[in-house]
This record gives sequence, C-alpha cells and structure tokens, in this order.
Amino acid sequence: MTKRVTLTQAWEGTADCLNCSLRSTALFGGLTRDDFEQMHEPVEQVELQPGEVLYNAGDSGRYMFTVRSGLLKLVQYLPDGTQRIVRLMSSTDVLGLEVLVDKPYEHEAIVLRVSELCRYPKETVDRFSKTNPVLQKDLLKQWQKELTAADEWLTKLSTGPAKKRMANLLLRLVEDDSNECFLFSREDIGSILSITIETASRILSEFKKLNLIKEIRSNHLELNIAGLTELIES
Amino acid sequence: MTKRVTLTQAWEGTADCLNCSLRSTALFGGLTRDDFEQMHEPVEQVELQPGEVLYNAGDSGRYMFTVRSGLLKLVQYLPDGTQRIVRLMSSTDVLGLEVLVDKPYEHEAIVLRVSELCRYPKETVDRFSKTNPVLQKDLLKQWQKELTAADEWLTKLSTGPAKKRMANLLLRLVEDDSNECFLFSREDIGSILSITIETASRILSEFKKLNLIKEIRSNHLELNIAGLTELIES
DNA sequence: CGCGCAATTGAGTTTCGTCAAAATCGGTGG
DNA sequence: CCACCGATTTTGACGAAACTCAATTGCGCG
Repeated sequence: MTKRVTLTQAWEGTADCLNCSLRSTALFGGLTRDDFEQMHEPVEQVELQPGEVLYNAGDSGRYMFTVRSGLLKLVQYLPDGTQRIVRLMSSTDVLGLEVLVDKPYEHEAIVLRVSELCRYPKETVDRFSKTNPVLQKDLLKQWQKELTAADEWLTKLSTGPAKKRMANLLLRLVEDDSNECFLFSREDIGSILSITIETASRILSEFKKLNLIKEIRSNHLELNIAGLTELIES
Repeated sequence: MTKRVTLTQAWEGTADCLNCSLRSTALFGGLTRDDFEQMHEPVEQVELQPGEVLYNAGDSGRYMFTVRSGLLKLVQYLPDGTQRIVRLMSSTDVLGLEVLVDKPYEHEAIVLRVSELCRYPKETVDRFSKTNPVLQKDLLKQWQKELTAADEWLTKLSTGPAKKRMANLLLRLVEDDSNECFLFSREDIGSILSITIETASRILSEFKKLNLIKEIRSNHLELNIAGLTELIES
C-alpha cells in the first residue's frame, strides 16, 4: 500500500495571479486586475509533499485546484478493493472540476512528487464565468482536456499487452524535448497499467536488456524512443 | 470487422423542442419559446439504422447531437490497428461536445441499435450559453457526465479479470427496473472489454452454466443480478 | 552495520489469446 | 417448406502472457 498522509498543512500565502507565469494557460487567464480585486476569497498557494492527500473521493468540497508544478494521481477503488489510478495531473491541470456542478470529489487525489498548487473556491469560478466568456470557454477546454486524457488512458494504457502499455506510459512520462523520464513506485505503475508489481518489474528488466531503457540513476531513465515507438506499433 | 455504412440519409424533419419529452433532461431544457424562435438554424431530427456512421474521428464538424433513443458506440483506434470502444451513448447523452472548443470529433460514432438523434450546430449552443446560465451549467453537467462515464469505463470494464469485467458490463446494460438486457455482437463486446471474441463467448457460456444469465432469446438475456454482483465483489 | 521496505527473480498455476474445427443462426431462393 | 450459403458463434487444444506465492537482492536511513 502507498503511504497515506492526511493533509494538515495550512494553506498559506496568497497567490499573485496577475504575475503568474502560467496565467495565459490557466483558468484565470482572461481575468483583469479589477476582477482579482473583486474576489471575495483570494487564491491561495501551497506546496505539498509526496504522499499527502489533497482530497478524498466522496468529500463534498468547495475548492478547485490548479497544478503549478509537480505531479498528482487521481485514484478510484473497485468493489473488491482493487485500486486504480485513473489520471495523472501535472502543470496547468485543474483538479476538482466536479464541484462546479455540485458533485463531491470523484477521486482520491494524492501527491506523487513535490507539487505547487493554487486553490480557489468554486464560487469564484461560478461568479466570473457568468460574465466572462473567456473563462467560460476555458472551463470547457479544461473539461475537454480531461476527457481526452481519460480516453487516451483507456486506449493507450489499458488496452493490449502489458509491454506495449508500459512503453506508452514511459513515452508519456518523458519530460518535454528530452528522452529522459522519472519513474515512481512499481505499486503505482501497476495501478496505472492494471498489472502486478512483479510484471511491472519484469517488463522493465526486459526493456533494459533490450536497450529500450537505461537507468541513469534510481528511477531516472533514459529512453530509446525509436525502439519503444516501434514496439508499440508492432 | 463491424460493418461500415456511410451516412447518406438526409436530416429531415425539424424537431419540436418545446414539446420534447426529454426537454428537462436535455441540453436545451432552459430555453424559452422565444429562444427557439430566434434560432438561425433549426434543430433537426433523424432516425439512424445499426451500422450507420454518424461521424468519423478527425472530422471537423460543426454539429452536436443529442440521443433521444437507441444506442451508439464511440470508437478509437490504436497505432497497431486495435479497435477500442471507449463509450456507449444512449438517451439524453450528447455527442460531439468537443466541437464546442473547436476540436475535430475525437471518435468514430457508430449506431448499434436503431437510434433517434437531434442535431444542432455548435453556433446555436455557443450563442445561447453566453447569456443563459442554465444552458451554461447544463453544458458543464454533460461534460462531467461523460467524464464520470469514462472513469467508470476504465475502472469497471477495463480493470481486473475478464469475468468480472463481463459481469460489470451486463449489469450496466440492464434496462432500468428489470433484470433483462440486450447484448450485441461478440466483436463489440470484445472491443468494450478488451478481450477476444472467443473469450467473450466462453465467459458467457460459463455464466449460463452457473445460472448467472439465461438466454430468453437470441441476444436477449435475463440476469441473475445478485449472483453477478457477488462475482464482482469476490 | 543492520534494519525495514521496495524491487527483483524464480517456479508453478491460472487466465487469456491463437488457431482450427464444428455448430448455429439468418436469410435466400428453389 | 426446406436446402443451402455465408457469417457469426461456440468449442477444443495448445501456447503465451500474466498472476501468485515465495525467496532473494538491493537500497535508504538511522
């Protein structure tokens, strides 16, 4: 089991949205200085450590979150107790969209790597989206982004033989414009690809033998992108 | 391969949205008589036959669709040619939300059972959503509905052993308030559960032996709901 | 250095896919 | 009405892939 640490850290530090480096790609890109000054409740910013739980499935919260940096996992559980990671969230992704339509959080959100998040109440989004068509459209875009990600998760990471799924995962984890990526625990890999930790380990060992990957240092891989791509298309 | 029939049928018959029986649950539930009269392009209605293709992945269309009755599948393809059904759409579901954010259709939409659809251009939705908060919220709800469905598809129909996945599929296909359901081709079942047609067939045979299902007539099943539920939770 | 946890490796079993053959279904035409 | 055809489904035998259980190794940290 992955460690569970309840989130005790206080949300401290009001974010400086106007000078935010992500502003153009984030949800509040279309808001003006005036808008920010009119907010009843400021956007708060926080840094979270691996293992911390942002929220639990079923919680009825009023907060939404934008990822500034880092990586989180969204987890759901099956009736028989099986755990499944249904999405990975990183920079510019929005967590908790569902509270906007008055639903409780649908996943457990757990931090995988040190992450910086912005937090804002749904009322803020609600209010500005009524009059601001840009925010309105950005909301739809975020939702569509998540839906596309969900479909890709299904087709690329949950269909076909485990080796191809693993190759797809590795390519997805590549930090842009490089051929390197960081891995996480076999437990998490298994829960993403729906395989056991043993199979995950075996496949990675085989990939090393075939020179498809090279372990630079612990959990830091150099990928043979061409080779992995070929494997997927075969 | 499933049959492919191109959609030649003309869209005929303007829909009577004001008296639509689905109006309260559909996208235009919040519009008034005035709104409907102001539409540049009317909502059109059509009936489609099994096998007909509503749109292809990659098509850049301007139409969205609401399912009045029937059943359609949304299909995506993998690099190696594998086909995967990523969602089933039935009454009150909306197809083609992605055109609202100027994306081409992300799936191939194919009719599984005789279906009645309403068709409307995205401009209509765009225009009314700007001023109509109800439609605005309904849009978000539709998106969230699809996202939830996508997550459930992943956890229930794509995780764990094939028998449990099949049981989950059968329970999902139950016509409400009964214990009966209609099946489709083994090909489609396979493409939903990511198994071969042979495994699909074998599992159904075994379910019959175990009295988990009973075939009333061809592809029409009576389910032992308690038994299937137990299987899933074991 | 040694403890604890995660990861790897191995052996045996189960599940599922592949290939091939037989059975069934639906429709068509004699 | 029945015989026939093609397509789909079912069944069987075998092999490959993935899981389980168990033992071992490796790593981080006190």
